[in-house]
Amino acid sequence: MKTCCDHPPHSRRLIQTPLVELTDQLRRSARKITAPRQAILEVLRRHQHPLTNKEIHLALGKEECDLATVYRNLRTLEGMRMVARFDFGDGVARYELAGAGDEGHHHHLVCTHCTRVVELTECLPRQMEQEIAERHGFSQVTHRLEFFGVCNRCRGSHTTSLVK
Amino acid sequence: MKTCCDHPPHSRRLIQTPLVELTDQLRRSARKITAPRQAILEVLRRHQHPLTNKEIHLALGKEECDLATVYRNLRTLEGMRMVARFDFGDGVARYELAGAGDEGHHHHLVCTHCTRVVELTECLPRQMEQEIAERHGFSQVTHRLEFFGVCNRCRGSHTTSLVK
DNA sequence: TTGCATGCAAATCCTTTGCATTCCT
DNA sequence: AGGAATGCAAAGGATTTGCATGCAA
Repeated sequence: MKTCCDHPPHSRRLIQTPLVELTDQLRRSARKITAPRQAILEVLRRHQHPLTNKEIHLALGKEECDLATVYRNLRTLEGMRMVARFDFGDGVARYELAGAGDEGHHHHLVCTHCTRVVELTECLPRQMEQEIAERHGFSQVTHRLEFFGVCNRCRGSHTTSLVK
Repeated sequence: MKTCCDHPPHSRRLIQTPLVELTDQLRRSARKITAPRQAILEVLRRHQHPLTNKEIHLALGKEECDLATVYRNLRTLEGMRMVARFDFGDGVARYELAGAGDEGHHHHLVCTHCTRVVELTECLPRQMEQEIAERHGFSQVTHRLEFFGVCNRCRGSHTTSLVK
């Protein structure tokens, strides 16, 4: 996977939750507000795009903490629903700050050539998930949906870096 | 991930392509028809459910070949579009025999507790993908969509084995 | 003070690869 | 024969974990 180059303007509005609000969530969950945690949340706030653990670790700069700490914290934050994990099929987890409740729920359109990511506002028809859940007797049904294709800049290129 | 227990009846009709037809596809692609390949295709034909490399390897039984060979072949078959890869978010690739053309395209409903998998016939509204592609100037757009929930048998249990 | 978090290093797990050998075509 | 496929072992890369130490509450 290449390094992230330039990011396109987002199609969905940014949720620029203030850092204090984020740390408050930690406090309410009886989690300690440590330097690595604040730094990681800052990074996620700055780049509202799916980032890998390694990318987050790199972006920490002089606030650097151990990579294992990044992994541990993203797991924790995921458990708290403060971040959402995305899977682009290349075997690497990516995270984004999650909006409160369902508000943050969204999907992506990923260029399989340059890995450019577009955030989408579209989602499944509301009743589809519910119908599927009922028909098969499942509860607490959610879904993961991502789109893959070739962006206009990459049209003509023939190699693929994502989804090997 | 637990071992696969009992599988529910499929919601979509099985594509029981005869083995000869599958090996013919290999022949047409100038691929050699080896014992491991036939055995792997046989396994996939028998279990039309997403299987991991390891599960396939196990299911080979006395037709056993090296695990690396399983990996290599599934990659090859994926490239030929003879199998489809699915990703349930637990960091392990799963494969299924693919129907010809788009005919095999489908999604899953996965129980996050027991990993039971239901094959779905539902798919995205046809025009949604096209609209998204056009709006963002992407071509060759495809999607990955999977549903996750808790099946009726597992209601009441509170541990989760999938999507840690 | 007290246990949650962190750093560091080692361990796991999935997947890929190098190389000599085997075997389809 | 000749190149593709396989077996075996080792390497890679992502992620997790054990343990002693540090630090927020």
